[in-house]
Amino acid sequence: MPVNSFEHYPMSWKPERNQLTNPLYVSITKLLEQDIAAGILAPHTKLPPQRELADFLDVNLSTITRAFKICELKGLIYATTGKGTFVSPGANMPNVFTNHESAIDFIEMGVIKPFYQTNSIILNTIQSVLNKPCAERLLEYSNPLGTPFQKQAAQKWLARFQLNTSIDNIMIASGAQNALTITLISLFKPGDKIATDTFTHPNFMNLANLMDIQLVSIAGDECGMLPDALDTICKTNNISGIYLMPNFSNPTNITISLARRKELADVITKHKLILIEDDVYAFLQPQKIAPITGMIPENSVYICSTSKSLCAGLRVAFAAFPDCYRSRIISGIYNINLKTSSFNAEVIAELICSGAAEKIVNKKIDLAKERKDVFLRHFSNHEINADNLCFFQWLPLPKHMDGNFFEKLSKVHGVHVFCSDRFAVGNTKRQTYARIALSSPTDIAELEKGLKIIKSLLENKDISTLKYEFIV
Amino acid sequence: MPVNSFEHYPMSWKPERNQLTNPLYVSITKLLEQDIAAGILAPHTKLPPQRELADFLDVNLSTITRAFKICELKGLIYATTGKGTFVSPGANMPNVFTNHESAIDFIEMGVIKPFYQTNSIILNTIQSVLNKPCAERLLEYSNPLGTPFQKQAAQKWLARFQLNTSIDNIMIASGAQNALTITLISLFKPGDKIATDTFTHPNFMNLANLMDIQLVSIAGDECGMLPDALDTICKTNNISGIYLMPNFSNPTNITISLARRKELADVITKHKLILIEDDVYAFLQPQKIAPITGMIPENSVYICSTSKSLCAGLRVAFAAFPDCYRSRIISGIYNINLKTSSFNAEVIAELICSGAAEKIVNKKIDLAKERKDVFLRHFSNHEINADNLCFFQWLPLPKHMDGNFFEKLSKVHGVHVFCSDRFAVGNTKRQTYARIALSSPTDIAELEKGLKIIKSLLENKDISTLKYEFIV
DNA sequence: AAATTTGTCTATTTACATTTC
DNA sequence: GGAAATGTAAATAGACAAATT
Repeated sequence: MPVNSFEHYPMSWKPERNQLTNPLYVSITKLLEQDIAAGILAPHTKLPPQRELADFLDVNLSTITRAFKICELKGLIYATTGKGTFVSPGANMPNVFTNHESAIDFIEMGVIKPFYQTNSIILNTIQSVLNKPCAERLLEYSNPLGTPFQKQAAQKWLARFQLNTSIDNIMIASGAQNALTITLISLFKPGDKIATDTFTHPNFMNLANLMDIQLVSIAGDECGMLPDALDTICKTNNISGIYLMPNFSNPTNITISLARRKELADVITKHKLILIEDDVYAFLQPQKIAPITGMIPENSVYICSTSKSLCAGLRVAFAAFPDCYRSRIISGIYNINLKTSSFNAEVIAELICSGAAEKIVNKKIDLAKERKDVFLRHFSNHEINADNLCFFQWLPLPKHMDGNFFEKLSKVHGVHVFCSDRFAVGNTKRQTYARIALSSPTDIAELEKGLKIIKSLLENKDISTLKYEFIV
Repeated sequence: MPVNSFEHYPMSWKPERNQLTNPLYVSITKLLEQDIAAGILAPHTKLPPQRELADFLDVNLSTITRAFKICELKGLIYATTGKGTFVSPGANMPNVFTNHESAIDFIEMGVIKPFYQTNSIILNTIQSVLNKPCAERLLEYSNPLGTPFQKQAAQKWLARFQLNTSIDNIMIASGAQNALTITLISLFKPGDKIATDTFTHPNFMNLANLMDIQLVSIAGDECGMLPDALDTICKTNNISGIYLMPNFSNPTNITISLARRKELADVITKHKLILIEDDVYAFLQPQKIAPITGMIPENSVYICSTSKSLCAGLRVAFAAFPDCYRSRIISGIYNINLKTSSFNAEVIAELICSGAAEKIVNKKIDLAKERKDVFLRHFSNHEINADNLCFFQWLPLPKHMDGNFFEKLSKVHGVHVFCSDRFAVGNTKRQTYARIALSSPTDIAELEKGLKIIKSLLENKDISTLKYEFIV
């Protein structure tokens, strides 16, 4: 029996004791999931301390711990010793691609489209692959890890980004998301913890949640993640890995400085973390800062998708891995994909070796430059580097504005954007942002129209006082 | 302290107490893994009872339970209440594709190659897709779940195998292995149990092991899995799913009879299992028995790869799923693949709609018939159905012959085959077999040569007395 | 058929580390 | 800077069920 009456304690979550069935921990997990899914428990809500809840429900402390842990691995809640347990932002947020609508009624600036103007070049390359004498052999099971020609092309492409590696340490995956899946499933196990930026790539977040891998948020500044913060967390938290996007990190648009990369590399080595370096936007980086993987190749998997740089539809990504992970990675590839289509890999390889790839990248850089200039015309007070060609921008929202609210408001006004809640790795409330995909509108006119709408919304002082009810 | 001295007990595994470090369960897990990997603990070895080991190591019973459970989920050991814990067969067996050698020194009858003679037809179809006005759009991110045309083609293809479903219930995956990954990751969680035949598809086994999903072996006869055996296990074992290959099951070559399918469907419904029906060889089945999914669509995912029937290299599989799993499956596709290449899906769709697919299938059926006849000439006492066009056969080995030994022996004599240990889901010792891939030799002459070698090995009475040492 | 062996599962105890005040 | 609050994690205890003898 509970020792005290809790009637006078304002507990944020009061599941009914009589709703519990055996096993208790499963029952508690389900009640919590339901109440979060139903929106009864809003994002950032602080749950009662485990001991208090245990006392209230008259169960053992570790029964609550167990139930909370399951929800935490699913990404529904996040907890810090000493602080408490909180409902994750974005826990209740539907996946965007899942309920995909065609962008007829609104301007797409949420999803990032990587410019499709260059796709006619790809068709020519497919034709030349088809004309190759070896074309028929590309349709077989052989060379599950890629042909020598394909791996050499991959090597050449990676070297372009200062990542030099042997062809025996390269995998060809069916896109970056697939490479991430292979990496996570091969090198990590459920319950493992991976450090990330406080705002990180939502696809990686969702994948980690799906695989019961816990993300731990590490503070950062304008040069990227803070090495000291990482070191501190690692000392106490049994972190197995770290996920970083070194160039134009999605969604914050931060490029990690060379000095910072070196410092982070030291901490990673010190704590024997596995680095997952996702460098999808390397091709947009004019300075070509060396990747972290180059400094610590033995601790790192470097993933370089060609979806943004060359062709989204062919689903080809390259990844470099060290000898020590080879057998596990190869086994992972085999178990998840069996293999990546040789035909698709050959087309990408041909693009790289024929020089068509350079043309595509240059064209995309020009398009990105043009759109950056348009953006700066409308948001002249927004500080961005002159050579920042990123496909998206990260706009701070007015204080106290709920990100989710702004997202819905924009949609009503005809622009699709993503708010920072979608990218937030469990952490207490802070400044909210919106990610604006400059590359996605079909043309400059549409881009300008979208930017004007966003600007007017941000400048309207009355907006932050509006309530959801008005627009939903 | 241990209560008794164990010096006189013959324990099969005696880890040294002083090698244990904290945490104990992790330490015990590692010792067990090492000793299995090193071959110190041979397949089928009975480990000491958990209580005995706990007493011996002076740790708590459930510390052993926890350590054993981790190894069991990895597929290293298997346990039955009342019986004991045993080392899995094939636990120490390297993945075949992983250490791939070119088949120069031997005849390939291990790996199943699905006839490449039809691939020139595919090249023509790729050409016609390339000439389509919509070709450029196939290189975009759009239609992550497939275009309407592709889904209609998939629907048509599935209908060919008597699986009728709405286009909203079809997914396009990057091959069967990828479809299985999506299904497992979306609908199951680590620790879940899935029922399988006693011998099952090794790719599925490996994937389940990788994902910490436990396979539970169910007895069967020549018509397939026994419904009563399934029912009994389900009553007590908290089974979440069942994996079946209804036609020409890999590796046993069993086709589940219609009557048996109905009975199994009843048990599946009764215990609310999720059926994963892998029908990759449906196209070889002349009788076209209705799939189980058709009887219980709400409980089932039906996977139909085109790798064996149409083209291995393009990596396209179709799968049908019910409404109740739609959101989870779509989210899984998005998290694992983002999408399957639209270009590849379009080629397969074009094959199906143009009628080229029928030509390919017919050609493959002719090739399979020819090889079956060759096989029957050499193994006339082996009973197979006249219309069994399966790409492989399942040969019983002489009593007491170690399958692993036979595999190595055959390799030395120039033929690559797979022994039943590779396919065995944890279970006590029994009759051993070899799987002989008839479709893989490059031509009939090579097939005959391979079959002759196998036959002579099986008829040599002295062989079973040989020891590993002679050939390794 | 009853007793024993053996694995399974969940709740409990205990020690500990960090954050907050 | 020390005490209290709070989450983490491993080892332990006990009830239970299947297989064996």
